[in-house]
Amino acid sequence: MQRPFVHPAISDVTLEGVLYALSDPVRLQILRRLVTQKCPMNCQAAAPAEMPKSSVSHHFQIMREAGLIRSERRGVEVVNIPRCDELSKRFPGLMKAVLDAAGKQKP
Amino acid sequence: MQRPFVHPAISDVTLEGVLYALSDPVRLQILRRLVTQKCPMNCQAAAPAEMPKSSVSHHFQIMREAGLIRSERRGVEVVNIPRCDELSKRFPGLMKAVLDAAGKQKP
DNA sequence: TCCAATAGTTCAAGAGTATCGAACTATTGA
DNA sequence: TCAATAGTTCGATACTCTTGAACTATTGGA
Repeated sequence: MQRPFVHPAISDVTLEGVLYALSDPVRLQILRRLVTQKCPMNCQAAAPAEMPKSSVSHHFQIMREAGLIRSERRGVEVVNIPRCDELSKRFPGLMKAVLDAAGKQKP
Repeated sequence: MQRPFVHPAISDVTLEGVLYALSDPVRLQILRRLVTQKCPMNCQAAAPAEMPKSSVSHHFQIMREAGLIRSERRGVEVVNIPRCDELSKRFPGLMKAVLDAAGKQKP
């Protein structure tokens, strides 16, 4: 068995951690894909096509630890679900403002 | 004469840059102080008391280059003004959400 | 059942960035 | 003119990011 994923409780999620995780263009793009696609996506599908697997894995780890997403193993792949609902309760308006701004910058 | 400060046009300010600048606890705290104190503050006054001058200078440079603040020399000191109004037009709701969240985390 | 393919993780090295003491610059006031 | 003040710049150390290579876990097919 592989090491299970660690997800922080929403009460342990910090604003700084969330902002840091969102401050990378790749991670912001990944989150936007996860949010717009309603079905859960695996890591590869959500990441830029040409990016090395080790880099993709690293970015998902940061997003998980920041509390942005929840990851679950489904057979051979890992599916990822954004935690926007929880985050919206903890930091009202934040995710909407960031996603709107990202959408305006790169529609 | 010292090298003049460089401030990006608001249209050149990027979401990623803003989020990165805000993702450091020290810079977030500095911004909160600048926003809550209505009179412009110098760098030292806005930064944590025990922080080395070189670190303070570095953090202010990042905030300036990200477009978070505007700095002006006033005699021997530098006063700093947040660019919240401009930022609110460029990224609606973002600064309010971040400042509200920061205020809730550390009142 | 065994094996190859698939999806991610972990490790390690080089590149890039942060921190902070020390030296420096610019302005003010005595 | 000189000392004090407010920041900046430089350089060394420490930390973090990126990525190729090796590894693990699961699945589907021979």
